[in-house]
Formats: sequence, structure tokens, C-alpha cells
Amino acid sequence: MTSQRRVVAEVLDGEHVHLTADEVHARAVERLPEISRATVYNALGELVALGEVVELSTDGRAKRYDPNARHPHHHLVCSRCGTIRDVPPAGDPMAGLPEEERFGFTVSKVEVTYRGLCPSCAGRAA
Amino acid sequence: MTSQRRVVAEVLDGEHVHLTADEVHARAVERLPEISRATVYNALGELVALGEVVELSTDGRAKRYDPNARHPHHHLVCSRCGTIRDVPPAGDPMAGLPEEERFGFTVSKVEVTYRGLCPSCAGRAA
DNA sequence: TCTTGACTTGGATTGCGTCCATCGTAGGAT
DNA sequence: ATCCTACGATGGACGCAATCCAAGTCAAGA
Repeated sequence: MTSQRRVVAEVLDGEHVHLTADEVHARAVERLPEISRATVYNALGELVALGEVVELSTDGRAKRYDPNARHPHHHLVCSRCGTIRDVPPAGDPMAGLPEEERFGFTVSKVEVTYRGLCPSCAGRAA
Repeated sequence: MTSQRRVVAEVLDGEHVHLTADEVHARAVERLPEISRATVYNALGELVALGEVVELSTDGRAKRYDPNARHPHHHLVCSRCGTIRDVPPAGDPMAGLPEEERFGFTVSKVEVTYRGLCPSCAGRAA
């Protein structure tokens, strides 16, 4: 555990936090001016491998990193501005996929993404 | 409707088809040797806007295009080889998100992705 | 035939992520 | 205290996916 990794872990803390790698880097630089992007990527990769952080690809653009990995949850994404909210899962999401529909796959996790417009984007009409 | 767009639409046809833009381009070139990648991107974007094709970002790498947009469905993705299968939805996926958990969002669609190992990858051990 | 506008083309460019050679540094051995 | 060693950090180069843009092509209508 180096100071660089500690800073990355500290930056990723809180509720409804879904930063891109560049955003993590920008915030890490405020505390450790010489930290490089490669190091941020390494640290993020390690946190993901440890299960401390969840990696999201909600828009086909930059991946986002969600520190709320302790408790499973789904995501609510604004189609216009990209805002993301965590929402609690209702029931067992795995129940939606009965054995006979699994094509022999060993299913280990489920990702649910709700898409729509957030209140402020919905207000600004279509 | 130009010949280029028709070819792109024809390439994207069938069950469990989830091609990347480059794969679509490669197949389109077989029928129309001079078609450019930019044109393929344009045609795909139009098909997505028309609701004829669904765009997927399952791995944070190249987007994939799914022509099975007529009937809603979910996806089963192999974490190792990337194989994708369509699976029918069970019940109303929207039911998992009660009004009081929507943070004021206007939710219009839900994406469900099951991740795990396909039979052949599971066979080859961890 | 000429004009117009929509579409296509291909190369340049951007955004995101990874790779790699090199450097720095902490901890152990002497 | 000094030297060795190894792991992590650095930053620049690279690769892939996607988009942008200026120029070219084509078809339909005046």
C-alpha cells in the first residue's frame, strides 16, 4: 500500500460516486501533484480485482468507478446528462433467469441499468 | 435508402447476432467492396435512432449491435470469451424499481446483463 | 443541362486505455 | 551506515474505437 494507492482509494469514497479514471486522476493530483495516469489505472484495476470497487460501462465512453461495492445495487442513468444514482435491488435479480434459459452458462452476477431522464433534464423538455 | 445502408441492414439480421462496427464493416465489404467505415457508423447510428437495432456496451470495448430490437430481451455474457446470448425477460423488469426509489427520474427502459461463464469456457477450468 | 442537396469517402483527429522502458525508493543484507 | 534488490511509479509511446471534416459522387428536379 503506497501513498499513491491510498490517495486513489480516498478519492473514491462516498455515496453515488461514479467517477471516470480521469476524474479520479484529477482529484488525486490535488493531493499528490505528481501522480501519473498510469498509476491511477493500476490502482483502480487493483481495487476492482479486490472487489472494493465496481467498474461500470454505462455509456460506451469512459468507464466509471463505483466505491459502493459492499452492498449490491443497480444503477439509474440519465440518458441526457449521464448522472448516475445507485438504487437498491428488489428481490433476487437472479430469479429472472430460470435454469432452463441459461444455455449452460454459470451465471455469477447480474447488472441492471435503468435509463431515463433525471428531474432537471426532464424539465428542460425533449 | 442507399445501397450502402441496405447492405448494413442486411448484414445485421438473425438471432443472437451481436457484431461490432468493425465486424459489420468487414461483412459489408464482402458485398460492397468500397464501403467505408464512416458510412457503416452512419448507417448503424440511423438504425439505432429508428429503433431497429439495439446498441450494447457490454465490455467497455467496441460497442455491439443487436438487430433483435422488435422484442425486448436481456443478455447473457461470457466473462471470458465475450459470447453473448439473448434471453427472454421474465415479468416486468420495471417492477423492480418502485416509484419512491426513482429519485424523480422518468424511467424509459431497463437493461439487464447476466454475467458468467459459457459452457466451453467453464469447461476449461478457472 | 444545370443546380441542389443528401450521401459517401478516407484521412485526420480525438478520447480512452494499455504498454513499456526507465527511474525512485523502501527494506533487507552485509 | 552502505549497498542490493525488487516492486511500484512515471510518462511517453502506442493501439483501438469512434467521430469529424473537407472533398467527391450521385440522383432528382428545375
